[in-house]
Amino acid sequence: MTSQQVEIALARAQRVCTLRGARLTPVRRRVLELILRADQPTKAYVLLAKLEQERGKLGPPTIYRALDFLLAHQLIHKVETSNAFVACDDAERAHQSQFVICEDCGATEEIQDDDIVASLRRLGEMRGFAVERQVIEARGLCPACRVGQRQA
Amino acid sequence: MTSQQVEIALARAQRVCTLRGARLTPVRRRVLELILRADQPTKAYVLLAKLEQERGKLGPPTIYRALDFLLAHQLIHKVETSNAFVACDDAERAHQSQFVICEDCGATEEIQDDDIVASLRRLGEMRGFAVERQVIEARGLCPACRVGQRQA
DNA sequence: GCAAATTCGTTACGCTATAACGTCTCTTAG
DNA sequence: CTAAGAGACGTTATAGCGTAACGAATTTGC
Ligand SMILES: [Zn+2]
Ligand SMILES: [Zn+2]
Ligand SMILES: [Zn+2]
Ligand SMILES: [Zn+2]
Repeated sequence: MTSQQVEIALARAQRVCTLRGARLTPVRRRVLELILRADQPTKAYVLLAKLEQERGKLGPPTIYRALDFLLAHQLIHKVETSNAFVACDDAERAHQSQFVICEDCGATEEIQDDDIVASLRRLGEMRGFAVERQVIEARGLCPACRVGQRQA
Repeated sequence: MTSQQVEIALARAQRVCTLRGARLTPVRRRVLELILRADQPTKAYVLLAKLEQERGKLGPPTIYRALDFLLAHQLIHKVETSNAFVACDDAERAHQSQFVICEDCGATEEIQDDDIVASLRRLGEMRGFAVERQVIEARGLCPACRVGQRQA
């Protein structure tokens, strides 16, 4: 993601927050920027280390609070099977997302497929469950790493 | 699960292991039994504490190695969003499973739906990914807790 | 028996996440 | 303007999850 694109994404995040009466504070904004600039899902303690380089010693809560805020507003998602965080470019729209993750290089792509969401909801309802949140992640090899695998 | 049912499950696990040339050692067997007897997904450190009551101080690796073995043979599954382990009564058959989990009481049910597995695989393949492992979990409220929620 | 492989105990450590408390700032009603 | 309340943040401590590395003991295959 280019710096331009990052700026655009940050501006859009700012708009979303303002619209919702939420405050995109410096810490939150900076954490989002770090996630946006990373080309892969970012771990909480990596974010913490980077933020501490800039602001001196902090603690985990500082990061986790920022992450909780960004998650609540769908500005980021958590990849559960990686314990890592990725930016979402579709925060305006409430949505469930899925992920495909490369076991080899960590490349991660967000998917938004309404059919699979509906399917899982239906499976839950068939058992009497009221489904509120879904975690759907596929782990395997990305196109680039598949090639490497074949040659090795 | 009654003691009788636990014994039957353990006997079946023993058969599966023998058939595969794997050893269901005392530690592994006991860990499986603890998981079978629990009526809810069990956490690694809870298992560790119980095992240490019986055998004196051990360390996390003892439990995690047993869990890894049981996972490899599909005698148990890991519920990723709970960091907990549940027994599987269908170890003979290679299968992917999904889970519905109650946020309120922790009740967890295993689902085996081939269609949703195929769907997610297809979504991955459309992006060039070779999907090897899937995590599909739905969190919400179980039938019992839905009632409680409505009355509260 | 004996060598190789598997299993297990043990110590130590790293990563993930939250509890609890006090301070500071920002908003807003009076 | 100012006091009160809410929200955000810094700080310390701690709980929970998981693995690396090494050596001893056991089992297996020859
Ligand atoms: Zn998204
Ligand atoms: Zn890859
Ligand atoms: Zn199963
Ligand atoms: Zn429930």
